[in-house]
Amino acid sequence: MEKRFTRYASIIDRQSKSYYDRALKEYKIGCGQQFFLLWIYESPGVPLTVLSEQGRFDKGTTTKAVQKLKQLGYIRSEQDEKDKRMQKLFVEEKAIPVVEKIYAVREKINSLLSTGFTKEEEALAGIILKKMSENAGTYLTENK
Amino acid sequence: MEKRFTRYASIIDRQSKSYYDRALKEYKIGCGQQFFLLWIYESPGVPLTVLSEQGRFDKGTTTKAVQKLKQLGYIRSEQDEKDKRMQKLFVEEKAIPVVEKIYAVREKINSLLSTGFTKEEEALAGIILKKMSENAGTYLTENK
DNA sequence: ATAATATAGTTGGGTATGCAACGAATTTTG
DNA sequence: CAAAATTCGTTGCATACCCAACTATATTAT
Repeated sequence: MEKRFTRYASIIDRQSKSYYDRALKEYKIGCGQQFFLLWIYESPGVPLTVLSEQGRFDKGTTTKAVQKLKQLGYIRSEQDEKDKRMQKLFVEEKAIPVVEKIYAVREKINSLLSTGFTKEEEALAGIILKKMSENAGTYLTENK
Repeated sequence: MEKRFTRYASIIDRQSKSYYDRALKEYKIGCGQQFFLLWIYESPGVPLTVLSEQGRFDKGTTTKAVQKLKQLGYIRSEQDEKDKRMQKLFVEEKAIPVVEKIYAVREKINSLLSTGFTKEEEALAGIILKKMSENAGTYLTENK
C-alpha cells in the first residue's frame, strides 16, 4: 500500500493553522502562539528551552513567539536567580480570556478533525499520531 | 481523553519538511516543491488548479512552487489551446533523477514515521490520517 | 583557577505558506 | 449580444518556521 503520512499531516496542519488564525484574530495572535501560551499557562515558570523541546520547535521560533506574547502583555518573564541565562515565563491576568478561547478552539478543531470517527477510531488516532510524532522527533532529526 | 491531533500533525509535518530539505538540497529544491514535482510527473499536463486542490494548497503557494521548478528547468508549461488561461504542466528529462530521489526520500520518511508499528497499525494509520485530512479539508476551511 | 565546552536565549536570513487584490480569459445572465 | 459573474493564474504582503552564527552565562576538564 502506498503510504502518504506526510501529505496527510501537512494538510491537517495547514488547515488547522488557518482555522486558528481566523479564530484568534480578535486577540491579535495567530496560530503560532497558541501552543506556547497554553503551555506557559499550564506550567508557570517554564523556561524557553522546555517549550522548544515539548513542541519540537527551533529555539528561534520559540523566542519569537514568546516575544510576541510578551509585547501583547499576555505573558511576562523573570530571570532565574540561580542561572541568569534562564527566563522563567508566566501568564498574565490579561491573557485568561485568550487562554480560554484557545482551549475552546483546540477542542473544536480536534472534534471536527475526528468527525465520523467511532470512539475507538478516535482513541486509536490519538495513540497512532502520538507514536508517529515521537518517531518524527527521534528518527527524522539531524542530530540525536 | 485529551485529544491533541494538531500538535502531533504539526510535529510530523515540521520534522518531515526538515528531512526533505536536507535530502533534496543537492538538487536545489526544498520541501515545498516535492509534492508538486511528483504530481506533475504522475499527471502530465495537469493544470495549476488541480495541483492546488489535490494538496489543498493556496493558489499562490502552488504558483510559486511551480515557478521555482520551472526556473530550475525541471518542468515546462504549455498554454491550453481551448482555455488560454490554463497552463498545462510537464516534467522535463532533467528532473527524472530528482523525481526518483523524491520517491526514495518519501518512502524513507514514511517508513521511519511508522517505526515500531505492526502491519495493522501501519495500515490503520494510513486510513485514519487520510480520513482526518479529508475532514480538515471539509470542516476547517472558511468557504464550503 | 583557567581554559575549553556546553547551554539559554537572540538575531538575521531564507523558505513555505495563506490571504487578498488583481488582470486576463471564459461563462453565465438578462 | 453586452454586462455580470466566475475562473485561472500572478503578485504583494504578512506570518511561521528552520538554520546558522552569535552573546552571555555556566559547567567541566586540565
